[in-house]
Amino acid sequence: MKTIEQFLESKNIRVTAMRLLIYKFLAEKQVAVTLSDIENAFEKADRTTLYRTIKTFEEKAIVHQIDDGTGINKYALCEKGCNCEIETDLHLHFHCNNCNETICLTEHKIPQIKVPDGFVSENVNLVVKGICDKCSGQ
Amino acid sequence: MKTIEQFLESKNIRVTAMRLLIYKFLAEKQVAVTLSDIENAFEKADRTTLYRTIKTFEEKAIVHQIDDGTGINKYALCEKGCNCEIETDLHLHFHCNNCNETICLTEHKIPQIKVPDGFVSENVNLVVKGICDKCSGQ
DNA sequence: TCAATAAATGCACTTCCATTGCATAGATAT
DNA sequence: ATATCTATGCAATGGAAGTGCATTTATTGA
Repeated sequence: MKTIEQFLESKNIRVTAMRLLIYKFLAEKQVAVTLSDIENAFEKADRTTLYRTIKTFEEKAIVHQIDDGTGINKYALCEKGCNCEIETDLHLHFHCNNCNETICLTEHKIPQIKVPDGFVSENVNLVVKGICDKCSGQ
Repeated sequence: MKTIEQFLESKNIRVTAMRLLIYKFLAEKQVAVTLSDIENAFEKADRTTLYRTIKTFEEKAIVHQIDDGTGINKYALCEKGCNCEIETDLHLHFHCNNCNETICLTEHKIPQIKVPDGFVSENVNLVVKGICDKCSGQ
């Protein structure tokens, strides 16, 4: 069992207090978070630091960015089964129109999409919108 | 063969010079356009007018908004085979990473997506990214 | 036809999020 | 210990979406 420190180092990310905190915050969350979410969780820290930390995590492929159609970027840790460094990793995301939360459905792979002749598919973004399990049970 | 005027009236959209121009602009384009694209095409007109015209077209279901992951809303005329008033109309969009253009693949319907128990799917947004036919032929 | 009414347009402004430049603090290596 | 590189914080910018209000333009009805 790797420590977080070891994990970050293995990804060539320098370990700092801030980065550990942000990593733990993302790990606790079961949903994709916005930069503002992180900002609210760490009011002492500067927005820029949080922004750049996320970008670093993204570059090193331990976080992926999600565009769920709300117009605001969200981020989530890449879990096992999520290979974001591979461009063709294609799990889908679910956005709840009720609670506004977005979750990764890592185990749900996107089916093969056919495109017309001459078009080359490199990547697919698929967001399903509706009501999540928590909200539909209400 | 309906005139544009007749078409707009049939959709309960009042005909104005501006609206005709914007409609024609959209009709000429084979790709989804941003508000800025329209703005550049009609430098005399105010941004707000263009914005509200597009919103009107959207409400009346002759234009649909596309979120292609660039972070900028794009718009395209609803063609035959596009039934945007029906929430479950699910054609997909293709975004070219080279020329940055986004096109509707109206004839390509989105396959049925399975979501976990407890989740209710209301809508699906699917964007394929890659290289378009024009760019791949270069 | 003219007045009353409603809709469309234009201008100014606000808000929100993403992003960058630069100075400083902190860590690493020689 | 000092030079060097990275991370952090502050300030500012830019782009896009959206809103309030005044004015112009079109529509309706007397």
